[in-house]
Order: sequence, then C-alpha cells, then structure tokens
Amino acid sequence: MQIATWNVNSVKARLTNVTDWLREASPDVVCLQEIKTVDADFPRDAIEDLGYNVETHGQKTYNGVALLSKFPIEETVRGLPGGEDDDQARYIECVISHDSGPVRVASIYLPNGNPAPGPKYDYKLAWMRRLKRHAAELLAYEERLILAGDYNIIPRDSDVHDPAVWAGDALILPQSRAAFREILNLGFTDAFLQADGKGHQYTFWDYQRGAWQKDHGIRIDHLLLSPQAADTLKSVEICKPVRGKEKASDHVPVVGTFDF
DNA sequence: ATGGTCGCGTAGCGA
Repeated sequence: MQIATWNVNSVKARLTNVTDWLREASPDVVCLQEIKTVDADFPRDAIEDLGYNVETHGQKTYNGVALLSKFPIEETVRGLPGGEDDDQARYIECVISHDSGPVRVASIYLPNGNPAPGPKYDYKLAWMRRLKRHAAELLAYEERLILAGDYNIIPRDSDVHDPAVWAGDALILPQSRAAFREILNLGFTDAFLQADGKGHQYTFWDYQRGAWQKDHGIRIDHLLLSPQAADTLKSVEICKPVRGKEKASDHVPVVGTFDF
C-alpha cells in the first residue's frame, strides 16, 4: 500500500501535472492540499477515470483538501473537529477499507501562520491545539492511522537550506516546533525520519528568488504515523523531480510505502 | 536595498 501527500497549489491549474503523476506513480491513496476550488468544480471525472474514489472538502479561492483512494472509502469527516466557528477548509479524514483491515487517513493543510506574531499566528497555534486534541482521540482507537499533509512546520534545522534565512518565520519559530512536537509526542512517528533519519531532503521550493534552481528548499510536508501504521512502514520517497516539471506546484509529493 | 513568483480573479491577498 502506498499513501501519498501533495500540496498541489490549485488542482485546476495543476490538473495535467496531477493526472500525469497519478498515472506514473499510481499510489493507492493520495492526500491533496490547497485544491483552491469548491467541491462542485473539483475535476472529479478526470481523477475517477484513473481508478480513484474521490472525497473533497473544498473552498472558494483558498485552502481546500481532498482524499483519493483506489480502495473503498467507508466514512468521511469534513473539517477538523472542535472548530464550529472555523470556516477554512483544511482537514478531511477518511476510513479506507483494505483486505487486511481498515486504515484511517487524514489530509491536513495546517495554517501558514505568517506574519508572526499576529492573528494569523494565533490561528495557527490554536489550530494545532485542536489537531492535537483530535489526534489524541484517534490514537486511542489503536488502529492504523496516517495524518498526512502540509504541516507548514520545519521540524529540524537540517530540514531547511539555511535556518538563519527563516529565523522568525512562523514555519520555524520555537513555539511552532514545540506545538508540532507535542502532537508527535502523543505517540506518532514522522515517517521520513523513521525511513531516512540521517537524510535531509526538501518538499517545498518557493517560486521566488530562484529557490528551486539554488536548491533552497524546506521540508514541511509530513506523514505522521500511529504505532500500528509505523510498524508496517517500508520506505518513504520524496518525489523531487516533480518540482522540475512545466507548471509545477511549489510542493512535491511525499509517498509512504507500507507492508499491507 | 530592492525586487523576484505564482494562483485566484481581475485588485490585492495569501503563500
């Protein structure tokens, strides 16, 4: 089983890139972020034609997440629980049925939080507290659980080309890292670190300042695994060549391969 | 020191 996450930065502007990659890589489950469209305008047919079931939680202009699965989707939760006054579409969770049993997968688009300090940073931290609360509830099921997405968090200094350039940014501030660690320390494993702990690879290169050409990237797209999922992880691939394609997203897919 | 780039939607915001 291969489970991927990819911030596509508009699924409509990126449709050719997305369908090309789905055909090439053929992952079983894909978590998309920043689809930037309402559900009714999601290019559902083009993706269903490639053999995927599709669940979306869209929004006009900004944000929006989706989950694609070659296996049946049993149940779907739209929106991160505990945010009745939160109108930003940043979370969708599905239970996927597999011969070996169910796996619960969430597609997460964690708030960017810049500029920090400020209301956007407060929103980021509050959202992370809500995610922690919900993640703790899901972990209690003691099932295979994968929280995958654009976390907008640079976990280690080795996950950025130059930490000094990013000092003060909401993606690297100590408070942001601490909030991310609190979630991890509930009992999750960062799939990339388990599979490739000494490595440093990036998942995002800004469109500006020639970041891609200079390899000035950051690692902010993560797969967080429950113990039951981590036990079956075989490898993680960060699909760097995708960033070099025509009309590329600023993020590349991250794919976890599991032994079930 | 400043500006550089995308996408959305058609001005300016978000990243």
